[in-house]
Amino acid sequence: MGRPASMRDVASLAGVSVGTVSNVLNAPDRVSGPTRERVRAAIDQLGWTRNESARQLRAGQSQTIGIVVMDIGNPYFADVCLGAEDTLYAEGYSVYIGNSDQQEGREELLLRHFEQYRVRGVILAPIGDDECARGLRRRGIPVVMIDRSHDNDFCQIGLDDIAGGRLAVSHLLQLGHRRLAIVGGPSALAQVRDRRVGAATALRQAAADATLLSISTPTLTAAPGVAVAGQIAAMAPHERPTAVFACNDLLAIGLLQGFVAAGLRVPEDLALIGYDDIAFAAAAAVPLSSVRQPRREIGARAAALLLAEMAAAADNRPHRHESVLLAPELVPRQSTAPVR
Amino acid sequence: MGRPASMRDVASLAGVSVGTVSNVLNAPDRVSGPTRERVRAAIDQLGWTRNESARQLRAGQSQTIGIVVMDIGNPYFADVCLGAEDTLYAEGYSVYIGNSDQQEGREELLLRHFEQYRVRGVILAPIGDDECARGLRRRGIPVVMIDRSHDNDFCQIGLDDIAGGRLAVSHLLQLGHRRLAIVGGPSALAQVRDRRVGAATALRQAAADATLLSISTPTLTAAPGVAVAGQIAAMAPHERPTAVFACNDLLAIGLLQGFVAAGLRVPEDLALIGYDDIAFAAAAAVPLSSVRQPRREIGARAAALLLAEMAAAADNRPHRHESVLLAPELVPRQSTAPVR
DNA sequence: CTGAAAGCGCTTACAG
DNA sequence: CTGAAAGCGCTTACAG
Repeated sequence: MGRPASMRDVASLAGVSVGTVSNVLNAPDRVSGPTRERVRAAIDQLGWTRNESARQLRAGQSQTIGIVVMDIGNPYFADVCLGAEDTLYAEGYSVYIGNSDQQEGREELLLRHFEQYRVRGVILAPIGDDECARGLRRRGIPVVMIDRSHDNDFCQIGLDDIAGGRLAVSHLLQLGHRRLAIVGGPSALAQVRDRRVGAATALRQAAADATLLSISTPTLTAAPGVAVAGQIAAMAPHERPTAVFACNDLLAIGLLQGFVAAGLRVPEDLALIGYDDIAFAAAAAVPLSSVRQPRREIGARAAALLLAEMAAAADNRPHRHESVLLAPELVPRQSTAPVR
Repeated sequence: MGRPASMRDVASLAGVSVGTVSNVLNAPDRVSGPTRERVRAAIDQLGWTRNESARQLRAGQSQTIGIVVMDIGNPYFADVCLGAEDTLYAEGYSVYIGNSDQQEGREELLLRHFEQYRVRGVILAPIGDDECARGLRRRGIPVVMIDRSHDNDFCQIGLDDIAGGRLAVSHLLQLGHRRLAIVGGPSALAQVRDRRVGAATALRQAAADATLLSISTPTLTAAPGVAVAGQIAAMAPHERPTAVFACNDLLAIGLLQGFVAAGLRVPEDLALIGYDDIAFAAAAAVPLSSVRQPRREIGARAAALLLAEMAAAADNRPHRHESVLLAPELVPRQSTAPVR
């Protein structure tokens, strides 16, 4: 084992100087064919791998991007990372993914590490406040934010949740439903607020005769959905909504469970639509209609924004932060299928 | 912006030498109180962050571990990473996560990058063959494998799938079922083979009068489950199994969907148990019994194995590769609840 | 307790 | 086309 082979080892084995070895790697056409071959053979023989720390130190900058997400176990963020990686690899960057696991301390730690490694830029789906991110940028490292509603101090990318809410409710209205309900919370979440706004807008624009019952839940998870379903099932049939929009799929799945338990059929007695289009929506007991987020594209666009900001910084050009909102997409399935 | 502040900038601002600045960071008690304070103030004022490349280059080694998983979007691997990170952070290491996304080329690329950054060790949930991993180790970087069934050339950690299969089937037998079925595939997957072996063992040991119908599927996903459920539902009631063990939860969820569609009730007409205990198992239309893998612990143990191998290498002690098999755990829910 | 100096493994002008 | 030399930002003995 010992220490790994260095460029000097390669050079002396090939009988050339280290400068020539470096040229074989970085400017191969400055080196004659035979020399090149000898150097390559020496590299293979020693199993030499470039020391990226030394290269970076000398070159003054890295070819690395850091991504910090708040929950890598959420397929949403996993796909966002994949989309970003595709774009960044294609441009010759390495990508480091850090998982803050929804802990502010960890987000800070990761950002600090990234800075110590002199990453060229950072993509951040933040959990904490902006302070660390501002610090990074002040010290010359561009940061692009994901799902950070409204904040024109950073480039950012997210999904248009107002449009998404509108999409879901328009779908229900088009199917002929007039007594609707929207279920979701907490309203501290910008996503929830925006989806509600979109739902209300659709109602106002499309159907003066329709009503929208609003029910709040403490979290966007399955458990409160079950409880709310019980409440809805207990309503008198002629008052009960005929269609329910859940602010995310987990909640919708809880509702589905609750309706089945209460003896209500979906979609015969009640139509149900969720949000996110998680993989499980299609595999639910009744395949769930949903609103899809273009997750990989979010990652790809985040990468593009970062690349643009990095390029501007490199050329010392001024840069204007940009906010991109992507359009959601309706995915109708059996849970809102027209009956008969 | 410009280039980031260097230690020399700090030193001249504080009126000391760079060596003293370094000592403030690495051996603070060799520096007098007032000097220490002056240096710290200068660091804060300049917003200086250590250049990790330079530190590594000089120190000769990094404090970094690389993890490569085959699918970071799978909550299983996300949790494994979290478990490993907890252990590694506690020991003062930074952790880089790479996602090979089930592409061999990407696995290779990530491993190469990690080597260039001179990580101290690697944890790998492999998709491809061993070759890259062997290369890394040959060049002095220890590698621990995850879920790599049987291969004593590496330290490795996984779950005892034979015990898991036994656990699932014993549970069904204890509930009084005598006509069982096991559904899963492809048998190229070691996990599937082992779970089948465990199931057969449980049957042989516990119940001479029980039968086990074996049905193979092309993948461990929901779609083939739906189809198999149709086949099972089509059997004559006195021949049909009364309990089904699906080799993973996605498959079980497909089966559940298929049974409901065919008019069979779970657990009244058929008991059903899956494997993995994904978050969704608890939220399925009928909450699904399953076999739980201690995912975070798998990560933590992988980290521990790696730390041990690294320590041995550092002290030039010999090292024996170790294979750890963790015990799975039964999670009974409604889908196998006794009826009346 | 503090400073001056060597050197980690590379890249990059600059000579020849 | 090739080599000798400087230097990136640190750490680490070694003097004083």
